[in-house]
Amino acid sequence: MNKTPSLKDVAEKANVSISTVSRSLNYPEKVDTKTLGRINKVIKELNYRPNRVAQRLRIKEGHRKIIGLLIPDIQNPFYVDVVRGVEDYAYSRNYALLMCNFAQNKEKERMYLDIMVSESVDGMILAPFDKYDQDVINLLEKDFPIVCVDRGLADYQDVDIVLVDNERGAFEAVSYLIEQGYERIAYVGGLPSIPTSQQRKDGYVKALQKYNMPVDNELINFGDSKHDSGKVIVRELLQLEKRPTAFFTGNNLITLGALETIHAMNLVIPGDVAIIGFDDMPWSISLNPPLTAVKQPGYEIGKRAADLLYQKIIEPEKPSVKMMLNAKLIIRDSC
Amino acid sequence: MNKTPSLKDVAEKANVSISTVSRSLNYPEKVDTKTLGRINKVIKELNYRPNRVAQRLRIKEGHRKIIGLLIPDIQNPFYVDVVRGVEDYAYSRNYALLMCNFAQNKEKERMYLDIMVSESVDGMILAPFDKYDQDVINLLEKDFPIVCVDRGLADYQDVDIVLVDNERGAFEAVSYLIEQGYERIAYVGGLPSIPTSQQRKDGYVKALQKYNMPVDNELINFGDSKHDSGKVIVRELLQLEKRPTAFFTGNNLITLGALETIHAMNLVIPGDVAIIGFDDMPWSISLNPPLTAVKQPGYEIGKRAADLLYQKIIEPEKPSVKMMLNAKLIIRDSC
DNA sequence: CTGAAAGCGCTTACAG
DNA sequence: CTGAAAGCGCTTACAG
Repeated sequence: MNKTPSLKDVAEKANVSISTVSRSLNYPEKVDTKTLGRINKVIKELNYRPNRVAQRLRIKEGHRKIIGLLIPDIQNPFYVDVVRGVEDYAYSRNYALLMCNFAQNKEKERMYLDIMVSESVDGMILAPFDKYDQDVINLLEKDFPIVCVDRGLADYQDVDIVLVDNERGAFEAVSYLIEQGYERIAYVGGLPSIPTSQQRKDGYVKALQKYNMPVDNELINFGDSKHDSGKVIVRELLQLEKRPTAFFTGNNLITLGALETIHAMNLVIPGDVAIIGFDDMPWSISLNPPLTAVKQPGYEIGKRAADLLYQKIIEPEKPSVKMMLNAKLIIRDSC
Repeated sequence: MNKTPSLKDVAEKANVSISTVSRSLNYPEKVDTKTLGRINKVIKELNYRPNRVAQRLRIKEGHRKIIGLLIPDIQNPFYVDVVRGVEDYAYSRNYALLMCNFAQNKEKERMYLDIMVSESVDGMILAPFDKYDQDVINLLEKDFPIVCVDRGLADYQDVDIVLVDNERGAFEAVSYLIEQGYERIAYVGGLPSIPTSQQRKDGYVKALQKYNMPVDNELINFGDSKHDSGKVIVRELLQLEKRPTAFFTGNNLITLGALETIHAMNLVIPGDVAIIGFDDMPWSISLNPPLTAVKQPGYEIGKRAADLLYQKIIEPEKPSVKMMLNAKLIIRDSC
């Protein structure tokens, strides 16, 4: 491969020292106009681009203009929205973005966390593996700039965080089901170790309690936050003697798995069984039937989180802030 | 922020030179067992991790164990599958992955291409912006290791590439529609500058020709590969005097947009109008009705591309290979 | 088996 | 306004 030109190449061709070339890039006002012109011409000719690796090694933390993003499941459209929010913000501020998908795998999360640190990012945005995520806490304790999204940490409060009011969103969804007259409502949640799975369950329980309805543990289920577990759990529930008449599904992929099972069993929605999904999808309206869902502001979460991280980077002593965004019930035809 | 320990810190604490510490990491067999033990203990105590930035600056190309991935639209589930294939391969070979979404934006693509190069990746996998993508060709001409996926380059053949047989996939889909008795079949493609949009059109045309059916230019449309353009174009087509009785939609997001319009107009699928989508989605089966679709092997494409890149990196003189994978028609209930 | 030294491509005080 | 020099954290010939 041809070698990319370096500062030295530019300096030689422009007959100045590398210091001056570097200055012309970083502090052009400190360089003589004529010299500057000559240097810029050479830069253009050679198509010189600074080597970011060398820059990063030299520049001190907080000025490297690169941040990391660690997401738990790139197959979940919710996180794709978050990614887009972070991307747009980073792009607007001229930050590079190092993005990794740890696929809700602790090993991978640890590896990527190490990589981010050793790539010397200025900070990172992530959804912790679970609420005890010790690897994230360790970083936080070293004052590494981190913003959490979607999920909080149980015993560590001094962290910037952007959450959705999951409990309230769930409460509204289940209340709506109850008001429609459904009585046996099942909750199908994601991994029990993930805070959002619990919060959505809490909202579910509170809604039942508010309407003085029994809380039946048989109807409260947790899976692994993926498509397949939605399929399997819903099938089991539908084989129960007293089967549920409505489902409240705890994430996008579970919802899709649930729909697959319901359709495979030739049940009609909402005639035979109703469903509300936590989290809306761009194609919810094209599902059979159009899905009633709780919509999380994923893009907004990404933008806000990126902004918080930016603030934290430029002002490390800034007190941490918690932000809670609302989810919104979108009524369509699935109940 | 607390400083992360460096080689020097380990060396001092273990009472050896930094050379020896470095060697203990890279060539442990060249280090005395006792010394090695001492060093490893200190490494553990300090939780030392090599600084990847410094490593990359020093190590020569092809040995840096980091590759780049540039995707055109992270909202399209097809590319998410490709991402997963690349990720899994990279993880298995212990490569880090620098991933960027250029959102089919030429400016962003150029910026990320620059970043990848200046981040000194060993090579990259990308779907070119269009078939004339000069920025990619420039890199290729400098022998930068690149593998193209999904889209080829018109005038530059010496490149590794993993494609899907789009023409054949489209041909089969449209033939199937014709065999079902549909006569006015519309094609709704993505951006006309993208090779796949054209290839899918070619397959569409060939199928019509094979069955001696007229090719009506009014029925051949291109949009911008996004959800909205599917919505808009299908609406226009359905307002035609002689409206189409079937749609062949040229990508995932267009399909979803088309469904949205069809449902909004209260038309029944396949009674009033039929549809086949190019590219299947995990939730196609849960759509209304379950969608007949041409399935591309996205995950497989990602894996193969990563493997080709790996080969190219370890053996730069390797002749380039083109790979063509088949798409598969999955028949459900939308026609 | 081990260490001193050079160097990867930059940035930035410092001196002039 | 400009250049020589130090140094970021590593790796790797080279000498011993």
